Amino acid sequence: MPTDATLPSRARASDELLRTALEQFATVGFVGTSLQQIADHAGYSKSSVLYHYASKEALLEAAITPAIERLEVLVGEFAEGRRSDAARGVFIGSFVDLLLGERLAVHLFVNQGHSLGGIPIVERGNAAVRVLADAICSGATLVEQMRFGVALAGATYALVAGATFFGDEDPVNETLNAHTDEELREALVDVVSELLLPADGRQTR
Amino acid sequence: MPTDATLPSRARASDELLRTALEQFATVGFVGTSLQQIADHAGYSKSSVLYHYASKEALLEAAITPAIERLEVLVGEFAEGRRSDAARGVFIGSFVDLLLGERLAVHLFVNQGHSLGGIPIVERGNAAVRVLADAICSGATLVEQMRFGVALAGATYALVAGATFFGDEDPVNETLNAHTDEELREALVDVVSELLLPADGRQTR
DNA sequence: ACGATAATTGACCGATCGGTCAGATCCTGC
DNA sequence: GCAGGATCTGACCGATCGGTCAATTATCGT
Repeated sequence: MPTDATLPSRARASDELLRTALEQFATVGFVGTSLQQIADHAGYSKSSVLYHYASKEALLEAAITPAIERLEVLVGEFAEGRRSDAARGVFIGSFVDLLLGERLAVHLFVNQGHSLGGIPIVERGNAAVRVLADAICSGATLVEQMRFGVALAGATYALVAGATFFGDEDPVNETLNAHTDEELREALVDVVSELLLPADGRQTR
Repeated sequence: MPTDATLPSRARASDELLRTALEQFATVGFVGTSLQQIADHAGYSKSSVLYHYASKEALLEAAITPAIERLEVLVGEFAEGRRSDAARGVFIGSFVDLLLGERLAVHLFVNQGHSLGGIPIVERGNAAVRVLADAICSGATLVEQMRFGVALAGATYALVAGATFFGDEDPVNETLNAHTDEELREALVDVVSELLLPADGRQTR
């Protein structure tokens, strides 16, 4: 076994492959990505990919597990903690952080999570979403549910779609990409809070 | 040629196939759906599918063209019309109507539009989205852009995800599916207007 | 009743899919 | 320098993909 952790800078093969795979999965889809494509983009052979990861599914699992686990703890905290305004505020911030920190994985999971049933890690993610939706919906009016759904789904998809429609050299998203993550985070938190927190002079429920 | 329009109730084969295809495309993805699956679900042979539609791509085109064209006229009106509050209100209503009226096609286009480059009708849809984004972004602050993005993407994905995560027999979405389209429309319009229209006492920009 | 056309189908094609396997090559501790 | 595991690769496999084609059956105007 190669002595890990000795050369922190040298890129490990399995990491390159994982990065490439996540990139491809997010852009052209899991079923739309072949092991050959991943291998080509990363500069290896298809056999090498299957040496580092037992299967295409294992590659997907490794790619999105960190993001799913972050989502799980976030949802767990929100579900058990009481729905005080302060707690909501903390949740919103953490949620946006998750979106920004795991963009590709979130993109992949959000857009394809439903069609990837049977894959354990995806099921875990879907279960977490259901728990979140349940916590939101219980004892809320339809408009309240919509407010939550639009806010969270909107924040999620606004980022995802931003990265989706406006490719690297697109002229439109110069404005969007010109902003740092900090600016994006602040704007997102602002808008979501606007919907979900009892803003000055307006009742949230 | 069979005398069309004579028997308005009798389901035509090509229509059944189109319905089945759209359903499959939306649930398991375009690349994830095989012609064989479509044929099986519709009760025909793969050859019959290719008799009615020249190719898998032609099937996709026929499935989402109506929705894309509705989007195009909607975006066109919004882009040229001035951004008065009344015009915004009309746009929001029409937008939500489009979402509700073309759920499956919207689902398909939203979730897979980016990975289906090269297909003309999809490109047209993407172009329309870009025009809309451009109209929204021009001369707006980051927070304003976010408000628009979150509102439209949120409304879109809240519906799509609702249909996505909460399958037919899911216990969670009983609350959601228990509502009629009219109720859903009203709630959606309310929430989106809340974000995009200068509500009483709050300035939109 | 009959010919024409629409509709449907199974057999078949080349390409590509995910995955297996037996070597080649590299690296490292001794 | 050499043994042995880690790494990498090409050849190959069965399955399935989208699509073609010739042949069969259903439908209908006359």
